[in-house]
Amino acid sequence: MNIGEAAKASGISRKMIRYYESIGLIEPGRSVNGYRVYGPRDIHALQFIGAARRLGFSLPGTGELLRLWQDRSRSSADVKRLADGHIKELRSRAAELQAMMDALEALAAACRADERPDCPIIEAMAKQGDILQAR
Amino acid sequence: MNIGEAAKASGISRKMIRYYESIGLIEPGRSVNGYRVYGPRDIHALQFIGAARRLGFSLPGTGELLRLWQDRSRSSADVKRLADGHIKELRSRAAELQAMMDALEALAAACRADERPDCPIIEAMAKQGDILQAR
DNA sequence: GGTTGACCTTGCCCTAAGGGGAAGGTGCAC
DNA sequence: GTGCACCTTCCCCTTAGGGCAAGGTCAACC
Repeated sequence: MNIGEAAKASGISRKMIRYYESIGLIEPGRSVNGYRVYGPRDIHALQFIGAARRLGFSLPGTGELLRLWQDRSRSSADVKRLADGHIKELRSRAAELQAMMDALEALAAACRADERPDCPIIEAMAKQGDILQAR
Repeated sequence: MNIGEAAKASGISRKMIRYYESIGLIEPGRSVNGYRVYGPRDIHALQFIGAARRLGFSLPGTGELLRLWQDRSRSSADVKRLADGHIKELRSRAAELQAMMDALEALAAACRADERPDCPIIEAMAKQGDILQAR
């Protein structure tokens, strides 16, 4: 299987397949002409990487998961530690977004949205009031 | 006011102040020796930029807000349109995070987290089951 | 045998929002 | 006159990719 077929089979672009190789996530073989060659295990690994990425894991995190997946002597506790750390990270990012939304929605709700220039949104940003202050 | 003082006064790093200038957000004067010179209006603009960034606006979005802020003939409707668009964007990002968290938390909850290798988290990623499927 | 088209290779530049640091100029106090 | 703090521009690094260009390879068709 060449890289084009591997891309179709795994749903990962050729570019990213080469990139994942360059950072050490996968190690396809090479045929005599220099083309990369992918076997079923490589395709499965690429699909695994795709799943980890869709769950928001970073590439280093994905690499750790991949290593654990391929490690028959892994403990599920290690996997859960990784997952819990990532959940924590996701929660922190969600909280940040929520704080932004709360602030902005409050301001937007107070805006009359007419042809006049007066607007609490832009005034709050100019005045550096309460919620918008640097931490 | 030189860039160092402007950085302290605005809470924006020297590096970012120069960057904001390079993308056209601000336009400080220059003294005879070539040093950038910042007046109170520049400082205020930098603080405004900081507030917009803390609300999660992109730099292009921040630029539009800045332009509206400085435009006395703006309409609050324009400001609200910008804010509403950004709120929508934030909501979409939050929903993505939430989907990841829901999937991962369900898997993590089913993981025994002991010394054995069996783990629903890693198995789900390997099997490409339900939630983890490519869209 | 020659050509065409699809595939492959490496290498480079671009993205957003910065951080870090080098090399060299300037200003001021001692 | 020297040392230090500040300023200037320029370059490289980050994440997770996208895009393009020059050149090699392979199979089919004429």
